[in-house]
Formats: sequence, structure tokens, C-alpha cells
Amino acid sequence: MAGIPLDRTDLRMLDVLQREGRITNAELAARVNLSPSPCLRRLQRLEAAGVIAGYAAQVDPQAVGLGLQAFVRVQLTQHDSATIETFVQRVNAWDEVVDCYALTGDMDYLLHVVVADLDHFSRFLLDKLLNASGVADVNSSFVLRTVKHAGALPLAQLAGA
Amino acid sequence: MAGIPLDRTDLRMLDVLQREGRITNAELAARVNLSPSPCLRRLQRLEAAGVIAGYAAQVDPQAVGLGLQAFVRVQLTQHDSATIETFVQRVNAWDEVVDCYALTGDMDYLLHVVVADLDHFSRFLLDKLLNASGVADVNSSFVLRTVKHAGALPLAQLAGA
DNA sequence: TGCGTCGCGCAAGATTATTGCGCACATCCG
DNA sequence: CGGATGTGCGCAATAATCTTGCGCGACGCA
Repeated sequence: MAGIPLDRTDLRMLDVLQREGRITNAELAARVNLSPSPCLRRLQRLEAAGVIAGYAAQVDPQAVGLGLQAFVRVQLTQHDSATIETFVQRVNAWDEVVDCYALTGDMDYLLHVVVADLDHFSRFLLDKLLNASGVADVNSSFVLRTVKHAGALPLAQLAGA
Repeated sequence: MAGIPLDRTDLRMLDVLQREGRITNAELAARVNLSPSPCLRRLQRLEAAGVIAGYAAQVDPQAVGLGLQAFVRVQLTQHDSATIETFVQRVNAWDEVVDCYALTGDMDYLLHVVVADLDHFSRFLLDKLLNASGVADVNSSFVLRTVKHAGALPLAQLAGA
């Protein structure tokens, strides 16, 4: 996992693509002061190296009827590999869980949950989460407002080769 | 904010684009059993309506030297609009904060922070967050492992017109 | 100075985007 | 029941873009 070296141009490309992922290669080239050919070759290199893991359309949750989001902190009863493995597998199978992180602190996991409404959340909580073995404690907080959703890493602060 | 009606084809398009945002219109059309023309027209409609808010390249944080992530829960001293307004503005100005949500529960805000290392985080915490007025309490948890990062809404479970 | 490497720009063919147009089907009203 | 209307599809043609091979110049090094 050494990671490939990234120069200033690479970082500028990434910075642009984080915000406008469907921009044409021609315009991306113009933004970073390059002709289309080397720009495309750099892009393919970044994709092949996994620096760019993929591209995603950002869908408005409200528009598709998913109007409620919550963050659920979960504590497991035990921390042996079997318990963890089982929990992780279930989390990956649950569609409502968009993100899941293992954290330091008194709670083991943080789940970002997206659902249609309170009823939907209730079913998720009762039928899935609390039904899962190994779950000792659960603490739910609902999203009142999305204050910031950059969807972009702070590349500006990086020096780059 | 009624939102435009979405049929089964629209949802399938969104489902594909959430995972492969840079797919060509021709291939997207093939995936949803449509010819390129109506597929593009649907896409433009979805973009214009804001159902698709944008497109983003998913950059690997490790690859760009941002190897440490944290979730910081913040409680404000007061909840008057002036205190909130000030805090929100600062959050939006801080590059390290990728996401920020106002939550129910005993902590008012959840910040998703991406930094290079502990030193970087320390500077963020001491120089920025704890220096901000109106901040009563702060609780940081570091990301040990990203268990799941779908980056996609669960559209499969939606019926759609 | 001479050699090798690296990355750029140019150019041409293949692919894709984009628009106008006509047609089929469903709905609604007379 | 018949005709009008609207909606959305596919086709076709042009414009734009992608994609690859190639030659050139800059740089590092012995």
C-alpha cells in the first residue's frame, strides 16, 4: 500500500472531479491546463491505482422518498472475532445502513441510516438491529438538518510533490 | 418541494448512476432497456429537477495522505439563532469537516472530520473547534475501520410508480 | 556530450452526445 | 364510440468527445 506519487496536476484533477465527476475529459484538461491526451492518461492512471475508487451520482434522498436519516451508535456485548464478523456481515446486508464505522470510545460502531420515515426506522431498529445477536446497547440520533455535505476531501491543503 | 414523479426506469437509472456515475449514456440506456435518446432526456430531467444533485469522484483518503478520520460530537452553550449561525458558518469554512449534521439527543452536532494524522487533528481541535465561541462540549471518536461505505441510497426497496 | 526516460501535444479514426422528427399508445372528452 | 390531445419512444444525422499511436523536447545521469 505504498500509494503512487501525485503531483500538483493530479491533485487539481482530483479536486475538480470530486465536485464535477461527470465533467468531460476535454473540459477537465482545460481546467488543469493540459491537452486532453495526457489528461486522460493521468485519469486512467489514477483510476487504475485506486486513487479514484469510483464515481457516484449524488441523489437527493428527499426526492426518492427517503426523508429520514439517523446516526445509530452500537455497542457489542463481546469483542471476539466471531461476534464482530457476524455483526459486520449483517450491517453490510442491511440496505438502510449507508455507512458504518468502527470507532474509538465507549460505543463500538457508528451507523449512518437512511429510511423513508419513522415507521421505516422503527422496523429497521426492532426487526433488524435489536434482533441481531451480540448487540449490547444502541443509541439513535435523528438528523434534524444537514449542515454540510461536502462530499469532497480537503485536497486544497495538500502540498503534493 | 413536491418532487417530481419517478417511475421504475428512473429509479433504475439512479441506482446504476449511484454506483457508476461516469458511465456513458449509451451504456446506461442499455442497462435500463432504453435507447440513448429517451435515456438522455430522462437524465437531463432528473438533473434539472435536482433529483441528481451532482456527480462526485470517490477519492481514496489514504492515497492522498488523509489517513485519519474522526467523528466529533459537539454541544453548544446556547441555542439562539446567533450562536447557531456563527457555528454553522465556521463549520462550513473548515476544510477538515467533510460532513456536519444537526442531531437529536444530548449532542447538538455531529462532525465528520478528515485529516492527515493525529497532529493535524490536534491542530484542528485546539486551534479551530475549541477556539470557536459557543462550543460547550466536544467528544471525539476516531475511525478504526470503515466497515461499510455504500455511497448509495437504498433505492432497491422503493416501489416507484 | 550522449543515452535513456518521461511526459507533453498533435492528429486520425472510433465512439458518444445531442437534437429534430414521426409514430404508437393511453387518456379524456364530446 | 370516435376524435383530439399529450406523453414518451425509437430513428437518423450532425456535432462533440474519446482514444490511441506517434514524434518531439526536457530532464537526469554517467
